[in-house]
Amino acid sequence: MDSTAGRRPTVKDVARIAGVSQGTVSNALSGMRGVDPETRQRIDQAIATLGYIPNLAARRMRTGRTNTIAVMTSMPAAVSAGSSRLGFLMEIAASAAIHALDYNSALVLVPPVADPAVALRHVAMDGAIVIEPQTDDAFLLLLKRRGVPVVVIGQPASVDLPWVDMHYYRTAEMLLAHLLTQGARRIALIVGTSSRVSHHVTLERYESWMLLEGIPPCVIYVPEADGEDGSYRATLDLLRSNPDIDGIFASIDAFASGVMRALRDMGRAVPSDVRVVTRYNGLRAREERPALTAVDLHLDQIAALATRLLMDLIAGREIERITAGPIPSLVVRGSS
Amino acid sequence: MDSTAGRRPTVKDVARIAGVSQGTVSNALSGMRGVDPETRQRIDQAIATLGYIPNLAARRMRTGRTNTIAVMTSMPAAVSAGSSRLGFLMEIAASAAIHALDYNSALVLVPPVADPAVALRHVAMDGAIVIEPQTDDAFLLLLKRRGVPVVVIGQPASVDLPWVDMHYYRTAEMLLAHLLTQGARRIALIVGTSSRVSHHVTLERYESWMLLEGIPPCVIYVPEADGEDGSYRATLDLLRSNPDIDGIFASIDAFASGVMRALRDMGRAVPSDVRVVTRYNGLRAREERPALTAVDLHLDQIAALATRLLMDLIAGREIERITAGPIPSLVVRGSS
DNA sequence: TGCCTTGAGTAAAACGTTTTAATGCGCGAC
DNA sequence: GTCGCGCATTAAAACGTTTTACTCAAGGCA
Repeated sequence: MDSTAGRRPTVKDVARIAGVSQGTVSNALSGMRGVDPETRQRIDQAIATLGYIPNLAARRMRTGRTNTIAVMTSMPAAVSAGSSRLGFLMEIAASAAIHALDYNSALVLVPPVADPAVALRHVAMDGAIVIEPQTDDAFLLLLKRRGVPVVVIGQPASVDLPWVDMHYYRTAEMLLAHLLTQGARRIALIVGTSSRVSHHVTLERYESWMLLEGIPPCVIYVPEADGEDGSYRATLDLLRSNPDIDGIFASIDAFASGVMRALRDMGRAVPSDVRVVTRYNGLRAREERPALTAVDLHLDQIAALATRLLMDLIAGREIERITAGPIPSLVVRGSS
Repeated sequence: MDSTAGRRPTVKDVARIAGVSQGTVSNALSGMRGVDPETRQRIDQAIATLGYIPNLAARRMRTGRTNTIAVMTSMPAAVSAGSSRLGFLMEIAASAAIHALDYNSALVLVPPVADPAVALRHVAMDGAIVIEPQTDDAFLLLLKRRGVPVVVIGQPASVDLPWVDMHYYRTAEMLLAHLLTQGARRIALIVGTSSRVSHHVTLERYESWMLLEGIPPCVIYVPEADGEDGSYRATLDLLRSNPDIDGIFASIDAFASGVMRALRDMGRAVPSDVRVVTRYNGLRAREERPALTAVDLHLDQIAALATRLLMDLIAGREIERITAGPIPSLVVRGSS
């Protein structure tokens, strides 16, 4: 009668077969302490014959480490998931998952849902990457309460956390410069209502530049949660009240989709009547006809950077509070 | 002197403050057994004052449940991740992550890397969704060894596992019918070399139909790992040896990108000289110029279905071995 | 009244690992 | 010869939950 019948083999079984103690097996497994080569071989042998697989839950409970990081954003699904549910979040997640492997970690994908507490209830993690948090971001508050190390992609508004700079200012500048170069004179900015640094910086750069150019600024605020439709309606209103608009800067790609639809419905040609640019070079920017001029933020590199920083933070190494991400590059397309 | 100083509060602390035993706190938390309303309130009170957060690792160790599912595919990154790293895998992952929440579960994203054993080393899961496995799929073998419940998206080749039917046959039929309707007569099929049911079925339908139409079949095999470049070279060869080709069915979107590049380089116009279609309606299909006719596989619905099935399986409920996914729909674009 | 059931509660065991403190042993230095 | 040291090893503790087996009191029923 095999005493391991039915059960999955444990360290205890391995120890018994190899004729050593549990502790020695553990040492052989982790390599933390010296084990005699001959002993180690016996242990490896036992592991192979038993088909032993470590119980990760027990290991995690004992060590307190989960070898897991999480990626999340409080951007509402209407804009962060968007058409085909792909976008910003997923692009970063894909890259982070690959790079997390280099640090023996798995990545859990926290979907953008209404209640962050629900989303995090069953997520155990050593650290988290939070994308473009808003002021008093629910995810950041929860993570802080739990004491989870965090690296932010984009600039956090209120809290003091390490972050990867996505060059909001420069991005806005590139897009505005491009619109002006292409001949746009009456440029409108469509921006989300939530309090995010990306919005503030974009808005600030827009307003200061318009002032400089002597162009009356025209800013439209749309709640992120209203997504494409909200932007559609706002653009219709905009064009009725300001028919001379000849350039539109949509700060979120879902908004850009609404803008394009509104322009089509109003019979405005793009780019001849109105030039349109947006920030995130995602599915929507590419699929739109004409395709949208946008900015390649190099999210894969940003995610790789954020992952590395987070791992350093978790390991207790000192990291800079601000890390510059790759310089974004303009992708000029038919819409401008 | 507070005895909870430094430590994070545990069930023991909560029990002490509330004046009950650990077991009662656990019962109140899980709702598994009756707890007097008045007692429950005292416990809730204690939890609030202490800021108690359950230790998930301990819970998992005790219950054996991780409240986590994983999504993975053995498709090489060259084709599964593709341009911008988005695509098939991520589209399914995004949807599965959201639906997993309905079952109090988190989703871990297992990236497509060379060594599946490495990718899974630190992943604890109650079940897994495996996308389009190949014959003797490394992920499936590992999962089987671990005894992890699995639901397959697409048809598994060798093993007997529950799966969600993506209608390979019908998909191939739709694309072929479309090419023929559009006037293509010499149709070539570009397919991966790995042994996957999707390839076999597509190939089978292609050959039988070509036989029926009296068209000599022309199949090109490209290793998935060679991705777009491999397809590019294969297409150049194809067009040199078979200059009368007027239709190309690329079974993988990365291959379609290579096809389009080759056609451009050879000076063939799309769609007038050659019509091109592909299967997965991802970023590549949409970004290509002209955009590619493709098939909307409704991956979000498929992922939702697979998630539900997996949860049923984990819960020990009986599930069908085969579940029909949504019927794919043709998305006609400029390339045909 | 006596017996059985039910419901709330408790003390202790159990989950499988890593870590700690202790042990024994061989070996070089004194 | 003995002391001290380093090294491999061990037995037992510890991690924080859930579950088990048990107690006790209250209440229904014959």
